[in-house]
Amino acid sequence: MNVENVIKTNIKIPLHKRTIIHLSLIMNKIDEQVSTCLKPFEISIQQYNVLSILRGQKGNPANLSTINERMVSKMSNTTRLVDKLILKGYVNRTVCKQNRRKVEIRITESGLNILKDLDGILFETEKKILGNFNETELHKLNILLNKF
Amino acid sequence: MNVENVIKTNIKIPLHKRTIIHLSLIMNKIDEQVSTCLKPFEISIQQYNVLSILRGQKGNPANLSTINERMVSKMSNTTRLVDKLILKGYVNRTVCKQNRRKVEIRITESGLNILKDLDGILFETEKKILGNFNETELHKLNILLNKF
DNA sequence: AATATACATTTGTATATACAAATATTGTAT
DNA sequence: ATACAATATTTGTATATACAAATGTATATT
Repeated sequence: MNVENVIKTNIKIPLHKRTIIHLSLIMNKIDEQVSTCLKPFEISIQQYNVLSILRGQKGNPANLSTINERMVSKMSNTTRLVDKLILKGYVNRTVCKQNRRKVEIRITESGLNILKDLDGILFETEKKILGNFNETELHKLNILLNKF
Repeated sequence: MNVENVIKTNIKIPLHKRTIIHLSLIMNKIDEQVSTCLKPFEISIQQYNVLSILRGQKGNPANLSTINERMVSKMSNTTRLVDKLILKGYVNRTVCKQNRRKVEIRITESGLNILKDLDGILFETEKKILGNFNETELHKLNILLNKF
């Protein structure tokens, strides 16, 4: 992908700015590909992220603040995100008995099932997104990204 | 930045998925920093992008579809984005005489002025965002990013 | 010229997100 | 025990975005 071609400019962009635009373009492309593969399941990237976090709890419930702090994109309305997952039957929510301010959110069987379906599809999508990278290049990229 | 620490997991993430999460976390961080520095000017990243595109026209007007195809994040409502810039007096819009379906959008003096103010501030922000990279690393990063 | 098709933009509407204020519960200090 | 602050979540509201349908204009076909 060539930055100048994508945004159709022949102006010379300074390297710092160019790098940031580059990252932005790549991220848009990635988001689009991931969304497209989630679309048939009528689930958003954020919802998928919440389900994954809950699966990672291995049976233990998570409360809202825990989910929020583990999310890749922290969004200021995890309540409503969870609402939607409840409507779909993928999670359930109960008040925490030890501390009634808190809430306990668990993934359901149905939630685990859809995640299982998504695992393979997302694996393929991720592989495709990074299709031009070999193992060494991926490692190099990750090392560079650590510098941020 | 360490992916596992940020999303607070001790589960081993496959390299492909990890790279994508990594990029996502970095992009969120960048967006936040850029938004913060634009905030005092009450201008969004997208609005800044449109103004930059118009400045790049060097006096020539741009129509909506041109702006849309040059935007870093193509969003499906450039009309309303331009509406907001008109309200702020940074651009103006006239009907194209040669083809009355089209619209001619130009940046105003006031728009050029705010861009001038933003140039320096954004330059510094971009420098800060990439503060841990030297020239060589930046080039390496850009070459790797080209692979997407 | 009348009709259909393509094009450029706008508008309507549903959903998503950001941010602040409100609510409910718990912990702490007096 | 009462009052006050801290915590966790929910709700309200404004703005942003995505997507489809509508509008107005130009071009092509018959």
